[in-house]
Amino acid sequence: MMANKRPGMESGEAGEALPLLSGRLHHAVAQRLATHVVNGDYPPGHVFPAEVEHAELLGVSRSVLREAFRMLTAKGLVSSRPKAGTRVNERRKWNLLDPDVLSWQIQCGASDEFLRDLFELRMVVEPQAAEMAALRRDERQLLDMANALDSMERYTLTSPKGRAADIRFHELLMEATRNEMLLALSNSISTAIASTTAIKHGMQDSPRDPMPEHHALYAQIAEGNPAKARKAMITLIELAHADTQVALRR
Amino acid sequence: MMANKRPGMESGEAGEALPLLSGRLHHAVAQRLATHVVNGDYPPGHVFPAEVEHAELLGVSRSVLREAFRMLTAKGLVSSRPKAGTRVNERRKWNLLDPDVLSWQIQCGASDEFLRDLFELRMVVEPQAAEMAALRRDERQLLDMANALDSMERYTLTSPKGRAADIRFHELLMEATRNEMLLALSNSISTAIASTTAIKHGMQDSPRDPMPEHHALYAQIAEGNPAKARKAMITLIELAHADTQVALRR
DNA sequence: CTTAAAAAAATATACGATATATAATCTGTT
DNA sequence: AACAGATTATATATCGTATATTTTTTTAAG
Repeated sequence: MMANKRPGMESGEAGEALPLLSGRLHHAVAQRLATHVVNGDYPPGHVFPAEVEHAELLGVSRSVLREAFRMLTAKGLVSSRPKAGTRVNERRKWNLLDPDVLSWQIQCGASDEFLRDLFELRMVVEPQAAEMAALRRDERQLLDMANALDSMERYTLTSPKGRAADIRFHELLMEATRNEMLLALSNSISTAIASTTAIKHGMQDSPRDPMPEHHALYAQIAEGNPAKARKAMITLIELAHADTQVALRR
Repeated sequence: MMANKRPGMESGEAGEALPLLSGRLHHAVAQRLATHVVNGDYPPGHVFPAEVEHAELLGVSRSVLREAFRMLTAKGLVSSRPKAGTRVNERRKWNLLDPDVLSWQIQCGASDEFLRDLFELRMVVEPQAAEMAALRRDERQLLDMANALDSMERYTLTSPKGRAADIRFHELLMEATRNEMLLALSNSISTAIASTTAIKHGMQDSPRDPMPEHHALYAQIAEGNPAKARKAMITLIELAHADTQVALRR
């Protein structure tokens, strides 16, 4: 249950804490660094200490640190060149739609602008997607959506099962658009949304039951009328936006 | 100009080729592997050889190979666990909107489905974005867009300058939406589009001049009337789609 | 004094050997 | 047959060292 032994190194002498998961140290380091980056602790332009010093500052080997930085590089958060060092990129270089980047931003306390942008993007993409899904879904997908609807009827969004069904429905809907990229985009977003609602219902279990009004809208989306599905989705997103805002103003 | 010297290793004895860029071997390896993944040479479920063997198969050190796999992992293309090895994920796990993944897919010969999905996504996002940009752009952005328009008037899409102005205009437009995520999404797409048109105009320099009709549409988009901008963008995307299709059928 | 070339320094990048952790598989016992 | 322990294959992690690249500084020429 302890962190990886480092041969020839007395355990935990340098780094402050960093207990985390054992067999995936690089992942933990990457997440830790990424958090500070999206958080603004390391603003764009910030230069990290030289590899050697930085590694012993964090109490990990250089290899691990390098692998962690590879992840951040892959997501556009940092870039590095010899002599110049490794530095934080400007926000315009970040892969803001990467699922990890999205969830890191939410974990670090989503700003108002972030939420506004996110829901605006939803409003651009998802009504149209709902329309396409209504036109293209097949029998099996219709059946699966009906099942998810049933689950949502039985549980509320405050329960894990209810939330799972919610996510499942979304996933089915995007799958029914038969567009891989739309699916990828919407999955990124809904993962982020799921974290948001998880925070919402986890931190404070909301007193009111959010399901009844939602359920009717979901049913309209599943029905098969493109125009109706579009309108229902718009209403649904508006509700979700309002919900999230009051939740974060708690 | 030669590849990194490997101390105590006679140069280039194992790996077939892999000359590539010198100080960024891991990047080259990642790209090489990614190409085979998106290409389908390594289909979802494919298990890579054990780290040690794989490394000497490619003629690189294990560290480099590990860093390369970190990049692919960060982009959702592969995942790895002890004993089970490193394997290719299902497509639904891939970050299809990652700029690199997009460009890799195009490099590996974009399939019909890919192009269809991509232009469908454009059609969902960009008309709406054009509308938002028309409402929100400020004076400086208007000026910059006018400049880009001038450049486009002077050059054609077949010239590098013309293409640069084209990309610049797109970027300005998305910046004017004042939505970071919309910007990120559209930049990913337009990077991919740029590669496509680069292929198109690089492989065969198209005989006809594509600019005149495009230019009028760009002007309408820049004008400031939301509804007009939306309609012009729709027409523009339709033109681009048709263009790309005939180009790839050459 | 300015400019260009050369040297130096700082830093990322790369290699190899070795040790540990993890999870699947095999094996023996109940 | 089912469960517990040993085995094994694999990823993960560390250390020491060597090379490449680029920025900075120095030096020399004009």
